[in-house]
Amino acid sequence: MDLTASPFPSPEEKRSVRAAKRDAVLRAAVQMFNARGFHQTSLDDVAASLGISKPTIYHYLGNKDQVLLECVKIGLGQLIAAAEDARTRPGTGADRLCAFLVRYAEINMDDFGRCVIRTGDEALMRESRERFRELKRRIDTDMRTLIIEGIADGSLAPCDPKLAAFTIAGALNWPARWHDPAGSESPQELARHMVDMLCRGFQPR
Amino acid sequence: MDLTASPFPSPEEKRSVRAAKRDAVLRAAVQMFNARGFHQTSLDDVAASLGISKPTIYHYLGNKDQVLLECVKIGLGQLIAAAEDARTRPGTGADRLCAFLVRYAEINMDDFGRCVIRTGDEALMRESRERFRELKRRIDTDMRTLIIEGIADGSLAPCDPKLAAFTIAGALNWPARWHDPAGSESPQELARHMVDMLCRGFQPR
DNA sequence: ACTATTTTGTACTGATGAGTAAATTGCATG
DNA sequence: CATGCAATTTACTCATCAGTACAAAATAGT
Repeated sequence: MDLTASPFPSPEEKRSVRAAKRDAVLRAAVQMFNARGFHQTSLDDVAASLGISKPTIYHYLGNKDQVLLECVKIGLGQLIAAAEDARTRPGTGADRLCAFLVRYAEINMDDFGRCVIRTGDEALMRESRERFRELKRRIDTDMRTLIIEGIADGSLAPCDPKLAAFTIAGALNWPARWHDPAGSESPQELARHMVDMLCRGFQPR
Repeated sequence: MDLTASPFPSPEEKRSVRAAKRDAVLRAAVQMFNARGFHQTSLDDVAASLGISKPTIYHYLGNKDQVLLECVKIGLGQLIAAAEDARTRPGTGADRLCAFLVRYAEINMDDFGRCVIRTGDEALMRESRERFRELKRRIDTDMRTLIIEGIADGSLAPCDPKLAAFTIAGALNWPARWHDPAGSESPQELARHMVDMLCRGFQPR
C-alpha cells in the first residue's frame, strides 16, 4: 500500500481506485476461469481469492455473465489493437500479416487472450454471446483483409482467404489450451516459431 | 423398427440391443453437448430428446461424467485408429503424415471428434480427466512420430516436432469450433485443403 | 404359474451456487 | 448535525440438476 498517498483522495483518484478494484476482480476471475473453467468457478471462489465477499463483486459487475464478458472484451480489445497496429505498418502484406500473427499468438498466451479462446460462446447469455461473436468476427475480417492484401501484392501465395484465416487462427489459438504460462518456453519465441512454420510450410523447399 | 425380427431374441441379439440403446444415448448426448455445451445440457434434456427418462440413462451409464467420457473415448478411438492406419501405410513419411492429418481433420468435424475438442478437460472428474489426457497424449505421440520419420527421410523440412505437432493439431482442431455440419462445405474437401495449406505454407514458392 | 432379472418410469433428495435484501460503516457535503 | 452516497458484509432465497429410492412392467428361466 502507498502510505504516502493523501487520506483525502480527489474525485479523480476515487474513480481510478474504483477502476483498479474492478480490474482486480476481473484479473482474479480470468485466472480462475482459465485454471479451472468458467463453470467450475463460483463467484464466491473468486471473491475468496481476493479476500472479499461475493456481493462486492456484484457491486462492481452486474452478474457472472458480465464478469466473463468483460474478461473476453479485454482480450478481444488487445487483439483488435494488434490488428489496428499491423494494418498501419510499412512493408509487404506478408510482413504486416506476420507482425499481426506474432502478436495474436502472444495475446492468446496471456490471461485475457487465453480466456477468449477457452470460453465457448455457449457459456455466455444470448446478448453477450452476440457481442462476443461480433468482436471475433471483426478480428477474423481484419485477418482476412491482411491475407488478401498479401496475395494482391504477391508476398503471399494465392489461397482461399477464409480458409487460410481459419487455419492460421486455429494453429495460433491452440496454445491457449496447451501452453503453460508457468513453464519455461517464452510466449514470444513460441509465437515467432509457430508463425514461421505456418509461413514456410512443412514440405522441404 | 425391424418387424421381420423374431420376437424371441437370442442372447447375442439382446446384448446388441443393449449396446444399440447405449449408443443411442451417447449419440443423443454428444449432439446436445456439441450444440449447447456440456454444462448447458442436463441429462433430463438428453433423455427427453430420446423420449425416455433420466434413470434410463443411469441404467446404461453410471453418471454424467461417464457419459462424457464415453463420448470422448469414441472420438479418441477414431483418431487412434486413424494413426494406426497411417502408420502401416506405404510411402514417404510426409505421405503417411498427410494421410493421417486429413483423416484427423475429418474426425474433428464429426460428432464424437468435435466433442473431444470442445470438451475442456476441466469438465471431467479427476479420474476421467486422466484417462482423457492419456489418450490425447497417445495421439500427440503418434503425430510426432510421423513428423520425425518424415524429417528423417527428407520428405519434411526439419523442424521441432513438438511445436510442429501442436501447430498442425491446432489448425486441424479448430474446425470443431467453426465448421457447421449442416453447411454446404464438405468436411473431406475442407480437410484436404487445410492439410495442403499447412504443407505448402503461405509464402509463395 | 412363480420367481428372478432387466428395463423403465414417477417422484423424490440434496448440493451447489447465482443472485438479493438489508444492515453497517465510512466519508462528504449541505 | 443530518442526510446521502459508496463500499462492503452477513445471511438469506430460489432455481437447477445430478443422482437415487422405489415401484411397476416386461421378459426370461424353471
